[in-house]
Amino acid sequence: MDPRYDPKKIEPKWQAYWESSNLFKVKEDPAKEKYYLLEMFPYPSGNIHMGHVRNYSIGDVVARYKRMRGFNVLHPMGWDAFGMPAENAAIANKSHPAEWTYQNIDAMRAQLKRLGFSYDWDREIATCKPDYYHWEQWLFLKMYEKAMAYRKESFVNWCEACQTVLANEQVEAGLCWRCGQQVRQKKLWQWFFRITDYADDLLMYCDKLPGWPEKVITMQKNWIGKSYGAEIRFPIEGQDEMIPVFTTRHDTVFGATFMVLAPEHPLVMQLSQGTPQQKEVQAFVERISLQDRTAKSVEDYEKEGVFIGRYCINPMTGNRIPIYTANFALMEYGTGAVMAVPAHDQRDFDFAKKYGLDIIVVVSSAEENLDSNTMAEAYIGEGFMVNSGQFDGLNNKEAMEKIADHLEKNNLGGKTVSFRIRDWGISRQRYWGAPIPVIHCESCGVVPVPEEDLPVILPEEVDMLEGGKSPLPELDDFFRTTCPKCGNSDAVRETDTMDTFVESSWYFERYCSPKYDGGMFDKAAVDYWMPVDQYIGGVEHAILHLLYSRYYTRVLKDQGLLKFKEPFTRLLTQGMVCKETMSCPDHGFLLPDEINTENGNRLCRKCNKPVTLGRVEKMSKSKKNVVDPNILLAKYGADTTRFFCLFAAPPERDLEWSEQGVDGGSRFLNRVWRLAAAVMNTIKDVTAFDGNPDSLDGPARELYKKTHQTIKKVTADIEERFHFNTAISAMMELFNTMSAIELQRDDRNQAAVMRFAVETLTLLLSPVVPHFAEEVWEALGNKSSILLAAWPSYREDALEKDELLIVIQVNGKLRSRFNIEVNADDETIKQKALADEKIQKFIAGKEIRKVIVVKHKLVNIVI
RNA sequence: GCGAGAGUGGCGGAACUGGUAGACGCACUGGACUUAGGAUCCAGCUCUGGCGACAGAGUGGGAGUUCAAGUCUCCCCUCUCGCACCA
Repeated sequence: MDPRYDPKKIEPKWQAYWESSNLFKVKEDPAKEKYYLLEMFPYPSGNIHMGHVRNYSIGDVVARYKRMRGFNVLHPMGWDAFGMPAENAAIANKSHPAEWTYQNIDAMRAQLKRLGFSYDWDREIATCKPDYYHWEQWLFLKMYEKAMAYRKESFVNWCEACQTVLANEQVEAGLCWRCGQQVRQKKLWQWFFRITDYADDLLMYCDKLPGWPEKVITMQKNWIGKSYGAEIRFPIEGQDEMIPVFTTRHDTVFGATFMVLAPEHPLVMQLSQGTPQQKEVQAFVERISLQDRTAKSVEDYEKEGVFIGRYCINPMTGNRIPIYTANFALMEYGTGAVMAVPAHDQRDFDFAKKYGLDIIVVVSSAEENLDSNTMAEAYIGEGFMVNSGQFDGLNNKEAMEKIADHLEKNNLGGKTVSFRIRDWGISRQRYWGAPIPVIHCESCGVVPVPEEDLPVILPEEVDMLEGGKSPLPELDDFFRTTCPKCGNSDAVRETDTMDTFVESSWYFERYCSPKYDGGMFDKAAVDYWMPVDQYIGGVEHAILHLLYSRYYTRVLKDQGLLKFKEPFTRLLTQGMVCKETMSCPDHGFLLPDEINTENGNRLCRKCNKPVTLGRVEKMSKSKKNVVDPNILLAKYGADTTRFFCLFAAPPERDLEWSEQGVDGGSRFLNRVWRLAAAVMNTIKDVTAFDGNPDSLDGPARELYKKTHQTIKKVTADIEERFHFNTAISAMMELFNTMSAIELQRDDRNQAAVMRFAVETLTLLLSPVVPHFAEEVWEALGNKSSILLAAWPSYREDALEKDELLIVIQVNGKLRSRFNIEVNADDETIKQKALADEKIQKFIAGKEIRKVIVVKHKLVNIVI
């Protein structure tokens, strides 16, 4: 064994071996228990970043560990290859998105291989290939048949810079999530998936996902946003029409003194027509449509509205109440109309005060006397009913039930539920995506592409247009076609492409049979592998990707293709990789090599001004606090890089990057290596000790027990909670015990125990630092890969301690401690504690009121 | 505002169902080996007082339950994340 640890030499060696030996290739094997471990596949942006390294290092440990535990482990990797950045890059470099994408895939695949991850590369997929999206288009047709996919004209978030529609989820604080430009509203014909059909089911199953983090479940529940309330219909004065509203406070309906419609509500223009208010309303609606909806915080977003010139009737009181349109009413929620009860809703209260509208108290508080003239804010608490006709005096909770009944009986409305979630808009006015397989015909309308004509291939011979506008409508070969129904040659193809979240909603099923050409996937393979046992990825996908995948899985199940509803049994959301930022007052954020260090002071290389150390934040290019994995790989190698990612923090928590921490990891591996090299000659031809510890004594006995204790600890840390940081700590402790032993050449037991310890430590380390472990394993004389070795098991009889350490407290304070043999009884321990010299000092002359003995742990003397 | 989570040495982080607070690592300090060391090895390392044995304080702050609280209960403060006019 080489006395020096040289990752540059051993890492390529084992990577080549793994590749040629096909050890990571798996197939369905009913005799073995399967384990499907999946990490979120990356977007091929050009380079692997530290977030990927962390994500995939965590996954690789689990995959390798489960493999050693005898599972048939599916551990695939692929590329989420459609999407806008490819187009933007192609426009910038005057190339093609496909070219850019495939180059990036090649580069990133090489990086992943360089990190030594145990993927079955035969299953690699790229979602931009026709053999992948072919089946997505096929499912689209099935969804269209069932009206699960449909088209409607709707307001969409439009990003002028990207020339595309964004899903609500892709708008962050009013800005485009990709480019940061302001988003505005535009009306377009769009394709949608009817996810709202499954809103209840998706919500209900949130409570049937015990392997998911509570946080993600909560976020999904909030996103679905089910609320219980009532619909109430308000007749419009002088017309037959009614305005339905959704409310969760139908107990307050008697206090509804005005009506508010969303500015986009069709009745706004319709009703104001011909009234003196018409012009003002029109101007208001136009102004609001340009207003940036979400950029500002709620507090400084002023509530404003206008009277639309018409009234409706409060169905309970018969009162005539004015109809307003206001910027705080949302067309997308409920019915787009709100019954305003200023006495019991803060928003309505503010609005009423501003426009001088009536305030009527209908729920009276038990504690304070509410007066509509003097109240300073809305009363939203519980109470008893007043000013509410036959419901007066009732508790408002009861009134809620009774009023709902009343509404139902009189055909004025009734109980209902409302969801926040809206249908999934999948249309993108972009080129680099999977074409939506329909044709528009003058006479037949929307005609689905016949199944046998699939896939509708995205033409790759195109010139990208400046600004990101899709070239598809200008591409006659693609665009112009004949109608499959009537043969009309004036038909045109749909040029919208699908949201890339559609591709990522089923890629995990495709991995089960990635080359299958008879459908989306081979049913037998999916039945064997799915669902995913453990999914690992970033929290940023807590809602969108995960919710869409859950939905899509339900669609596939209803299509008869799957037997289950939930694709991911367990989910781990790993924390972000963070690092402190550094900046110069003149030159902004700085990279480490833009800084000079002079006797401890950091100075900007450009202007020599002192550098400010900023807070620890998520690594990002714009803040220049990134670490390039390639540099780490070159300097330390893959094993050290992986090691640090796992050791620095538990996976669910943010990881703070520390160059010194990486050094520490590297040092530890070097120490283990040197120890192994130093003892190798002595232990090489020895058989590892594996008997009862009673035949051992001294340091050998201690080491033997420590080794078994470590196996137990490491196994539990990985198995139960993926806490690799504490698992590694335990391995370090074992190492410290090992290195404290001075090996005697002639002590055969000692050599056998050392052999056992070295073997065990190597096995325990192998999922974390696989190249390192393979090399040591080979040096130990093993002929086959450590991948084929079994995970070590511990013996109960080797876990027991030889002596117990008993601590003595006086009044709960630690005062002394002593060792005693394991089978000492409580009374003996108690007597020994009382007799303790130090304890005597504390208890002398005092009355002992109580002595508590905690078995094998402590004695507390109460005086 | 609502919801979730977290506050432990100089730092990252340990501590099972209440039972030795600070495992393990980093940084730092001293020493050894050395032409040299940013390599390696040994020792120390929560704070305060003391040469010392030792004593006192200590897990964001304040109360409480208990023989015993980082851990349980209540109140408060701070931070992070998510949602944010959802009727």
